Amino acid sequence: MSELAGGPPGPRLVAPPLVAVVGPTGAGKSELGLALAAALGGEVVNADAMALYRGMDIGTAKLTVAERGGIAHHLLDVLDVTENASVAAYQRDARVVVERLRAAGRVPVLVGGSGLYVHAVLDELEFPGTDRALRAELEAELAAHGAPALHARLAAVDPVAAAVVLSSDGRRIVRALEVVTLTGRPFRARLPSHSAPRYEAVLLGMDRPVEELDVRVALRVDRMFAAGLVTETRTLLGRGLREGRTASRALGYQQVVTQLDAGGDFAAAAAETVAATRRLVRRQRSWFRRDRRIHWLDPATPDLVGRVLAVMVGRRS
RNA sequence: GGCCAGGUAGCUCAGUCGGUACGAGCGUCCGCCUGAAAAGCGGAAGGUCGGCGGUUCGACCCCGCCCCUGGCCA
Repeated sequence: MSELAGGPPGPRLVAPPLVAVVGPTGAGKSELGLALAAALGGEVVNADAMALYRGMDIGTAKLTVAERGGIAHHLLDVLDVTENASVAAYQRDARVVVERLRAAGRVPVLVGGSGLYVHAVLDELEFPGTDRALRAELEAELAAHGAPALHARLAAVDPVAAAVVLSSDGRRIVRALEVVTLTGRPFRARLPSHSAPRYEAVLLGMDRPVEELDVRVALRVDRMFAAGLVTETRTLLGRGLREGRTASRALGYQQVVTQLDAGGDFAAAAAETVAATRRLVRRQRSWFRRDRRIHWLDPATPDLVGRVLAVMVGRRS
């Protein structure tokens, strides 16, 4: 990595202010992120919603401390299973970490598959506040009268948002009403474009043909169960996994809990985890697909890290 | 070998007193996505209704034969 020193002759590597490694589950993000952090003198910042949880190790395929090879990882294990994750909270925390790293001259390497989380760090997204009581009220109303009824209310107070949010999407309607009532201003129902990254970040996408991803997912889930996912889930149940609105949805854990209640058919739990993960992979791919800033890479490329560094050189800030 | 049930979308199954398949869920593909995002929501593409023959103006639905699947009896 002599280029890192910035020697005069030859292409000069200007380390970008931030690197993000994104893509679907099982494509190989963690490995690339680790290698890049090592090569650039950086540290990894997690951008995966479920990896935020303490104790969710096997099911989230978290790198073990040993596997991290001395590279610092941030925003892993910061939530109890009973706490709810939220983009807004994640954004605050992640920005703090990113700023701190940059101030210390280290390159933050954001690694994760939660598209909205990545977006929230990289771009100018602002999340208006929330209110527990109001939220509960709206949710009760949603349950009682259905999404279309709430949508009609939204149409009255915020026609623009109502035109964008489908009348069947209860979740978004509730949030829109919450924002309007709380702020008195319209709800931004449209995500801002990906055109102006806040940090001039370099976005790298790891992807493979879906058939290949499907095979990897199946293998990975098998390994998770073999590695003790059921035991891990039991431990988390002891810590209140059921009460966690977000954590209880984590793939693998969710299916194990269901089977623990239904009679313990863990082969079925595994099969369902595979199916759910495949769905996730497809959603993740379609989410990242439209971000034109992403440099897509084939994980099978020989000397992947070298190629990536070349991309950065070519970038020439 | 006999009897019974069944063979309709990739899968599991609805459905038609004979008149263009009303299909559904899941899957697949595509899209949306601002405090649950490993969440939530939407759209589209898929079927010569097991095969052959017959009855009929017309059959996926009736008749015959055949093939296949499951169960029961020998």
